[in-house]
Amino acid sequence: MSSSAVLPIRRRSLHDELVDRLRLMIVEGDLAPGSKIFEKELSDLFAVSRTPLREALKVLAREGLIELSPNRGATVAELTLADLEEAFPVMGALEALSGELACRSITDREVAQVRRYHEAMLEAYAKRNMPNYFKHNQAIHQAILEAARNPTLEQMQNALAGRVRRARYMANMSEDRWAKAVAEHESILAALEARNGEGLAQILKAHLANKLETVREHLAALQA
Amino acid sequence: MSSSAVLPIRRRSLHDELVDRLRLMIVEGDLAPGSKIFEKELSDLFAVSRTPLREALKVLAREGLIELSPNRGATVAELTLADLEEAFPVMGALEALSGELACRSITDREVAQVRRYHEAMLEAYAKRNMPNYFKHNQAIHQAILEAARNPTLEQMQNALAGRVRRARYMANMSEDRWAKAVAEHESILAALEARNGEGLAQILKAHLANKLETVREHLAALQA
DNA sequence: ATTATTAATTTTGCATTCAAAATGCAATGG
DNA sequence: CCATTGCATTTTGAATGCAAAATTAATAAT
Repeated sequence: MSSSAVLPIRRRSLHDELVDRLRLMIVEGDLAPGSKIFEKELSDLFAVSRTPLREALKVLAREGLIELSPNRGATVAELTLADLEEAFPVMGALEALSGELACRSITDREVAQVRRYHEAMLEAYAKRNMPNYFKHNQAIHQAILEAARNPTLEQMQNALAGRVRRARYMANMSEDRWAKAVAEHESILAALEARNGEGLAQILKAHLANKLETVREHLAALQA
Repeated sequence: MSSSAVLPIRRRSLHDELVDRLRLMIVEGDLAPGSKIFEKELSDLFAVSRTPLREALKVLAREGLIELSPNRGATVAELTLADLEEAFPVMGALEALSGELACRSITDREVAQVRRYHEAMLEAYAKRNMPNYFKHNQAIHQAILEAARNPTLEQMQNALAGRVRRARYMANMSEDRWAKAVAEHESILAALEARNGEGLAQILKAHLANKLETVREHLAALQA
């Protein structure tokens, strides 16, 4: 008997599965901001009834990814600059806290893993491979979050992550913003390796503020 | 025509109403931690069908107030010390941010209102009137939160507030903890009136950390 | 032609129903 | 007597059904 065969069978309710799938569709732009969601359309698409779909919509509404208005249904939330100006500072505060907590409890092994993500990210940067860059970037932030050993914090940050991540699909980084972000990541790694919680918190907060600036610049460029 | 008469008619879905009512029941301890929730029992109690009730349960599960396990139903989340040790730092980070942001945009009129809440709170303290003390205390924190002008932050903080508030119903303050909390509130008001964002953030973060200490002390006393 | 009004259709909100899974209990065997 | 198995009951998960509200289309009036 192989050991993996005795792992508990993972069973998910339809509603849970739908929450994840719909979130992905929204974050990746498959469901356009502002577009109306017809329950029947989606329940047909996923081949489920409206009941679990509606349960999922309630949850996504609380996450701010969709908006519900009584008797009039759901629309995919718009992602205005104003929304991002709200979300980024909150994300900054949460990331700062996870950095601070992570420095207290992260293991050497975990730090080493972060370093590997970091180097993979640098490689992607050298090749200007944006998707891979984002992938490793996200792995770093996720690793720090997990090292904070605070599931509540994790949950809150993940709830916001959707909104923040959507911005990536609307805003490309300029060359020098990108360079700056990479430089910031050098300090992030340094602070983490030095277990400098206060410092890491500060850097992460600033990092998020700069991300917001990137989005602002991009949107301004679109206007012009 | 009174101005309040023209306010938009608040139409709420059953599910929304249920979320609020159930949250209140949980926060105030009407639904005991760890107790199983039978859908039929509750839907009968509120005289609604299971459908909107189930929608509400999904939402409350995301807020961490109840736990769902597939095919096995919902239980009211336990409120262990470990849970509070997670929640309080997160709340601290969010409160710190709201303090920081509030100092940027709060009006003189709003500060004056906070001062009135503060004085009402002092009066309740003088009379050792705990319920009134909490009421005004909460009004202060809510006012600061609103002054931050960040609905996203408000939403996040309110999602956590349930968990934190539940602690109040399990932990009474010792006389000197109470005195200390009041003293901290003096600095909160001072920092707010001086529009010292950095300072207010720091005080609020410490304030939440001390609240956690109060809970710890209380639980330790119960053990002994 | 454009707006107002009314009827038809669609869509939502909720209740009901049905199947699948879990729980409790009695019977059986060790 | 206790543990295990099989069965009845309860409870959950999801589909279906139905009424109310909203939207769209069609008609009438200015």
